[in-house]
Amino acid sequence: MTIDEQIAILRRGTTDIYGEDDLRTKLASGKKLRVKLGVDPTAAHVTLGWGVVLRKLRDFQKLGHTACLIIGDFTAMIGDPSGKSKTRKQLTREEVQANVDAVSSQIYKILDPELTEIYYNKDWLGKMSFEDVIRLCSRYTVARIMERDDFTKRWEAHQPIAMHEILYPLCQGMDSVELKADVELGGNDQMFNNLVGRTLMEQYGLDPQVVILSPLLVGTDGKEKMSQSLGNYVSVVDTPNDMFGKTMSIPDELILNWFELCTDVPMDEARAMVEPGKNPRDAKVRLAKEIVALYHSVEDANAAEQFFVETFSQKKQVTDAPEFVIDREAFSGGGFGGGLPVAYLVTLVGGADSRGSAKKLIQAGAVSLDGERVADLAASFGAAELDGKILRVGKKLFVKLVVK
RNA sequence: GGGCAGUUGCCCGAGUGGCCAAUGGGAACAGACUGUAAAUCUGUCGGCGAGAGCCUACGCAGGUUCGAAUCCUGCACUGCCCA
Repeated sequence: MTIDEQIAILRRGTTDIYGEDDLRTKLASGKKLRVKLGVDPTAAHVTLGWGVVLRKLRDFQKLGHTACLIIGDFTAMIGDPSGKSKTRKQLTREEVQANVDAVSSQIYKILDPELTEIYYNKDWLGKMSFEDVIRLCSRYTVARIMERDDFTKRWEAHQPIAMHEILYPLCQGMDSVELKADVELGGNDQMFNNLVGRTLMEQYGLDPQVVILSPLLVGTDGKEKMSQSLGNYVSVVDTPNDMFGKTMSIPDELILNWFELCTDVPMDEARAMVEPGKNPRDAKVRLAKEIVALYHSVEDANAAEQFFVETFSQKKQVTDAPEFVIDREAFSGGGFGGGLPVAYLVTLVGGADSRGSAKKLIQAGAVSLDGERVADLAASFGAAELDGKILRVGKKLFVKLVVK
């Protein structure tokens, strides 16, 4: 494969490459490159948004290079100030570990384990002495740190900026120095952090890393960057039906962008699907199938499509759903007098956080049992009335009740 | 170290002794319409309770009062100005 062809692959779904000439040289050298991606274990799911850079990393692996994944267990305790107008809360060691555990298996849905090395940046950052830190700080100036847009804005808005936040980019830069990274990947919001790495590497007499940035994937709400805290995400471990449904709910304007960032469908083909006159829904169906196929299988994708069409387009009664087991004893105990009130049922299956909010859903007509809307707040059901029935809450949540 | 200003529900932001679970906007959730798109319309939007109602809330801790988000005292945090 020629260098140009390789570059073309690596270019898809990126906004900027800093040091493209260096990249050519590195690729031409035939050396196995060390490609760094730093991740903050601040969440428990790998989302499609995160998948964008992971897939880029995978592209490098396909070309024979090594993925160096840095789990920011140290930096997570600081909290990346990127794109934040507020100081982030600092995670405890336990929270970080729980997230790392959850996320590590999901990563290999995308990456090739054989070509992946995992590092924890506490291994080196955690060992630095205060003197080391001071020395590190002396290599960068306040003015350069303050060039950063997030900080400038906060400064001008008289918002607090804590000292430790200023150190964040330096920490990430040290990761690059430590790893001797050839390339660092990141989302667009990581531009500043990653470029600091470039500068710092030069200061330490290393070949500066090439920085490749990807656009941030917009979430299912069509507004904000996909993130778990905003709830506008698709997780790579979502069920096929959820994954399909969530993808179908994105605004039309996002379709092409999602094709580019989340699938391998050639862009010419994708563009043809959204030409004027074509129904954007069809493009979206294809998109949803591609995504499900990527993280589950082609069969799952077809099944999800079928489920979707029958349930939402043809509004057929759902006959199968994940089972939810209710203990028979729940009917005798708990003081419900043999029947379970609807509101209780809704909270039980996770349709609402509290019985109060469950009641609101019931009043709004969002709850149904085997297709029959349950609007009576006082309604309650015995075991026989529930066993084998499909409980639906809102558009998305279906559960098959099983009494045991 | 000194002076000034501020801290209200997911966010912004009203409220300056009772009519305040707290106006308004945004977000969010649900319903109708649709292509689980957009736009639009409607409802909900602290917790518990079938309901009457009860409980917890306006930075934190005390106090005044029949009664406080609103007044007083102390503390914490943030910003601005001065040193």
